[in-house]
Amino acid sequence: MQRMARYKEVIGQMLAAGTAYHCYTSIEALDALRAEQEANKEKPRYDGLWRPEPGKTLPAIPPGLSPVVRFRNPAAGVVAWDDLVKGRIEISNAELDDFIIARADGTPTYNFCVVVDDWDMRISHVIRGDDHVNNTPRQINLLQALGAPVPRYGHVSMILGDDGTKLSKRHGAVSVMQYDENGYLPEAVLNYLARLGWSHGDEEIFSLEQFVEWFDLDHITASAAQFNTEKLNWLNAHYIKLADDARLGGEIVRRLAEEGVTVTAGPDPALIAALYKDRVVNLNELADCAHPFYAAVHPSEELAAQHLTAAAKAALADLRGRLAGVEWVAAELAKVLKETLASTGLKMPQVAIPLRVALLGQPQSPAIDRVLAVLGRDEVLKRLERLV
RNA sequence: GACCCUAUCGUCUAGAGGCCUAGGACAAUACCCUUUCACGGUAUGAACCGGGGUUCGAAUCCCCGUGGGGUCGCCA
Repeated sequence: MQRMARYKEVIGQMLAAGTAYHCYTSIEALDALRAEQEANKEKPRYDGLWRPEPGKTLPAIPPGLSPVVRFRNPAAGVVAWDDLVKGRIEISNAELDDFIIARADGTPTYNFCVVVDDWDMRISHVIRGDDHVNNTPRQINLLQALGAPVPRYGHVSMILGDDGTKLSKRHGAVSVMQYDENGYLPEAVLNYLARLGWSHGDEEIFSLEQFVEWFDLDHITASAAQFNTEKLNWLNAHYIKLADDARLGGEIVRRLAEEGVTVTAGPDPALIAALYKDRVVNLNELADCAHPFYAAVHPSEELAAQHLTAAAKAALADLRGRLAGVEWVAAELAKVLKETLASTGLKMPQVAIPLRVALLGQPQSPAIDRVLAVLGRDEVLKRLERLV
């Protein structure tokens, strides 16, 4: 705490001015008091034993006990402010007790420090979470006792978890880094969070620049909002479609590396990004899609039994024969595929699906000619030979 | 328990007394597209928490109730 000297200075001034006083009630005595008040269903609060009043005789100072310093909160009246998001809020001083501004060891407490800091830094606007509204009247009273200007306050509501309950470590991300790990693009997270609890007419999708331009305190919702992963997913899918292939390729590399998969021997990751970007919801899914392009594929027994039938294998063998000399571009590969259909008398899905299983270990994929083009001649022939 | 905040489709929200037969988006459902699965397109269903006021007129203002959230530390 580099500002300790300043805090002590202010505390000294308040003691001298009579806006603060020493209190010798021990922690144990305070605990007992609280317990008693709770038992009586009263609001737990300091009883004002050491608060100086005109004509009041204070108890004898107990020996060997260091006092805390308490703020002498106004006894009557109300403290009110026009909250930038919630409107006028009034709280009766009778609800506020004399809170501690310096502990027995002399260190100042939070509510005191922030007030002195705000004052020294000439803070004009305090925008913070809802959970601070109850601190605001104390801080305003302190500021006024100090003769300091009172900033404008705006209290933004809390975000609830997907299930409507309070956000916790168990559900909902606590750290923004969690979103990266879960495959979310930063622009999607920003857009989603911006739109949660704030609006600009019917706009759903906007850039950082637009957000900066449009944002205002007037359109912040006063009530708590529930987090909705599905909508975040939708935005994420949207931004993935927009993202540059090379950037997405980089994400594939990074995420595959965490699984111990290297891409150096396989196709350019940007090509795979182009192939899959408009069908995935997050970057981890994208990496999963890319996986079979860089690692050996082993179709499950169930898939093999279902799709790699004798007829299918014959068709794949036919195709393999035609693949050897063809120009390796999607359009030409599609022609070759049609030749196989003609010669075997099968329909497209009857060949394409076994081909997907053989090549990627999955019965679904983007257009098969594009997959072939990206996978590459050598790898395609190698994988077909192993199975057929 | 006390005090404070809050309340429109399942969810995020538009709405600042008449423009509201309540708009948009996600999700849902149906159909279309399709070489599979997705993507995409089109369409449909879906809400003003309840009760009292105020007013010619209320989703919008006031009161009460109820629900939800927050705070009650020599924590921050």
